[in-house]
Amino acid sequence: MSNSRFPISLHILTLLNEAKGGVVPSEYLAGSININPVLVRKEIMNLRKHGFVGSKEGKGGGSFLAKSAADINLGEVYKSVRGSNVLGQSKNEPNPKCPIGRQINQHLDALYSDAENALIANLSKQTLADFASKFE
Amino acid sequence: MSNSRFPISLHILTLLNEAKGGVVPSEYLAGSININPVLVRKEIMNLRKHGFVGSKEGKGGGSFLAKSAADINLGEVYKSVRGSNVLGQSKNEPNPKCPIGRQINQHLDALYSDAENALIANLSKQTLADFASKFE
DNA sequence: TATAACTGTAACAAAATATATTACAATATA
DNA sequence: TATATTGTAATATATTTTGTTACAGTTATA
Repeated sequence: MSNSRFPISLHILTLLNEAKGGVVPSEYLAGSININPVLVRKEIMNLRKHGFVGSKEGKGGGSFLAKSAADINLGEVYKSVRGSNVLGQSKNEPNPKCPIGRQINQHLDALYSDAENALIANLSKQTLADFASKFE
Repeated sequence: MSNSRFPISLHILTLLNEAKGGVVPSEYLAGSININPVLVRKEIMNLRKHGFVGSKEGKGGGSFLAKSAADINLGEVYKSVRGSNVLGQSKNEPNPKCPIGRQINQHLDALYSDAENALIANLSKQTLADFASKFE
């Protein structure tokens, strides 16, 4: 996964939650996160695809939370942005002539998915509302 | 963290375990993993620093497991190679003038360390001996 | 209906990171 | 002494991430 998609998405969601359903332009979001607005819009596309946010084109447009913050759990957000596994890719090709190399990727994959499930379970204990409530 | 340090380290440890205390040169390890021997040696330096392996210079040299496979748990291995957090860095600088931006990194850090602990706890349920026993 | 403020999206550029390569001194073995 | 190996630095290459520019399409509103 791109190394900062999760924090960016969570930052966006927190800002949208703060806006209480109001429509927020990507320029503003980008200003708070301090990244390029195009990246924000790309991230929003993904959040929209997963039903977390909606957006409105044209003047006065922007994006907004599409469901209640209490109904968005952080595990789901994580899953929506996760590309590869947390522990590293298995895309390298170990030597098939080596008895260990030949089998390791399958064992690594099993290990990864189990560990990642534990991570997701932990994140899922918290909703966006919980997270946002920590801000003063 | 470099995206593949964990799988590389685990691959090395598995091979050394297979060698049953014998000394294995980095060239051989690199051949099984299918990466450059210099990378293997760097990874071994780290494993050695953490007491998992030992190495021997000179002709007939190489590396070997420094403790019993049953005494190496995968959570420790993960911790030894982990650079940044699993969920992404907090190294970007959100806008300090934004009330959300100003506080988000501290909340993200708390979230990360909690989630990462869950991941480590999961990995720690398994030792190198357990992992290696899955190979036929 | 013209203008302005947006999104959506592509194409490209730049920066950062990861990986590979080369080289060689130091060390140990036979 | 010749050989195999580690340790390590320096550098190159590849890959990934992030940023930038550009612009067509959409909507609000003066």
